[in-house]
Amino acid sequence: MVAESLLWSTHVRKGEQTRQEIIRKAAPIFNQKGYDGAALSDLMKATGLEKGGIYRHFESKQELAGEAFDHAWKLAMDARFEGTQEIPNTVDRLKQIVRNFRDRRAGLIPGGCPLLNTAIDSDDGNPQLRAKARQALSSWLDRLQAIAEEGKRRREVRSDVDSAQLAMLIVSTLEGSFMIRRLQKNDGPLDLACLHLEEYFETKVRARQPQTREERS
Amino acid sequence: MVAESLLWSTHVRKGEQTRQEIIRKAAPIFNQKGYDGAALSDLMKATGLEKGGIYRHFESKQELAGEAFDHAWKLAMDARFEGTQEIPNTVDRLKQIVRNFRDRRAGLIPGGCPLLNTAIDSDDGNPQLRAKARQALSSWLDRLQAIAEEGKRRREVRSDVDSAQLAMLIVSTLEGSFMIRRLQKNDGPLDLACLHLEEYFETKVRARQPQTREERS
DNA sequence: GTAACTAGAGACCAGTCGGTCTCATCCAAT
DNA sequence: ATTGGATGAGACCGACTGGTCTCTAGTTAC
Repeated sequence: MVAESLLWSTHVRKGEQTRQEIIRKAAPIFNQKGYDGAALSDLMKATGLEKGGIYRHFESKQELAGEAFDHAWKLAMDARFEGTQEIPNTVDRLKQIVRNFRDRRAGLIPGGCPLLNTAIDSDDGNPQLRAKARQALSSWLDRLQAIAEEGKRRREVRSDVDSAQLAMLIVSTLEGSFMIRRLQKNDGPLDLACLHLEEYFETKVRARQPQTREERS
Repeated sequence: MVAESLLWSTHVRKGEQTRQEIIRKAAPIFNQKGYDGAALSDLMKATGLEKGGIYRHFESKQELAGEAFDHAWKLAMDARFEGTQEIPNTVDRLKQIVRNFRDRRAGLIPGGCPLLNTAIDSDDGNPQLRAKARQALSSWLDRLQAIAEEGKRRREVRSDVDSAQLAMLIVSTLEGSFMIRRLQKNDGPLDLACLHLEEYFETKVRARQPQTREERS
């Protein structure tokens, strides 16, 4: 924790460090228990601070929950796109993202996908959190869609594929199976969804290669 | 409400009617706000009863929530399988179930799919509700799987289809898109998921007819 | 070293939570 | 018509909620 601050060269307010640490410690609580379920007493226990210590850094529980969500979502997105930028073929890149979703769950905030949790949790009331969830979904869809678009430009993805729809299909399939995985405590559904998506990519998304000349199956 | 009791011929305890009405009125509250979010004061307002009037019929809030979930789930299942039993071809039956999921949302308990809500809501603690959600998921999967099995026996479904996996794929695709639909307040994702599943049924599930002799594509 | 300021502890608050209990009333069988 | 049990109102309870405020202790700049 000190190591970080060294990068920032001089003069990081002590309070800012504390603030970040509160966010880090609070994120799993919110993700596991939901906004209402995460009591201030839980956050106090997790952070080791008293109420006053927390409220010095945040106007309200809502503000803290918002920051915690952002933090959790950033980690999730990083894990899902980790090591995909350098994959040249766009379809392979999409496949790797799907695999990351399945495999790279270490280091994530405990409690499952923050988007799924927050979407359901903020369904009634809590418009701030809801807005954050919507924005998170959009950003995820946008990144996937951009890859698909790039693939179409590069002729790696069939021209009849709708990028926005493809992105939506990926996200909803993954999130749905993730929900069931959590209910069943069993990785089967998620594996299945991944296989299904991969098969879909190969049969309906990937363009038959307009190869130089050799090897047409 | 009186009409029901007439069917039961004589002697339905008045209290039992009240109990059922409490469940009916409470179900949307729990489904929309979640277990913790549904305060007793909300339930009192919805039912028009005071606290004592409610607690006479239920041991605890948990018991009431359980009954409310069962009620909501029964309505959801009825709607999803409505008018499908009489469809002769099993693949067509599955397609209709998917369409029902998309279209027959009138008459359902407000607040979205009870399974989705309860699965997330009961993720931390609340083992009773969680057990109910798991059981609901199982029963749904079982019904779908049974249809697929029947299809295989009748040679309407390809022999290489795994019924359990097919059921899982249907449920996770639908639930995932349902979650996103709720976040975006937009039916696009759900329509897309349905189209995707229908296409999947036709290309990977439905057996090419071993027709009498004519018409092989 | 000291002054100015930041950080945190923790008492305190009003409001709400789920739940209990008593007692009046209503209904149904006789 | 009466009586005994079923029903529901609502006062009451302790625990806990998110949030405020004051006051001490620690940090930082000079």
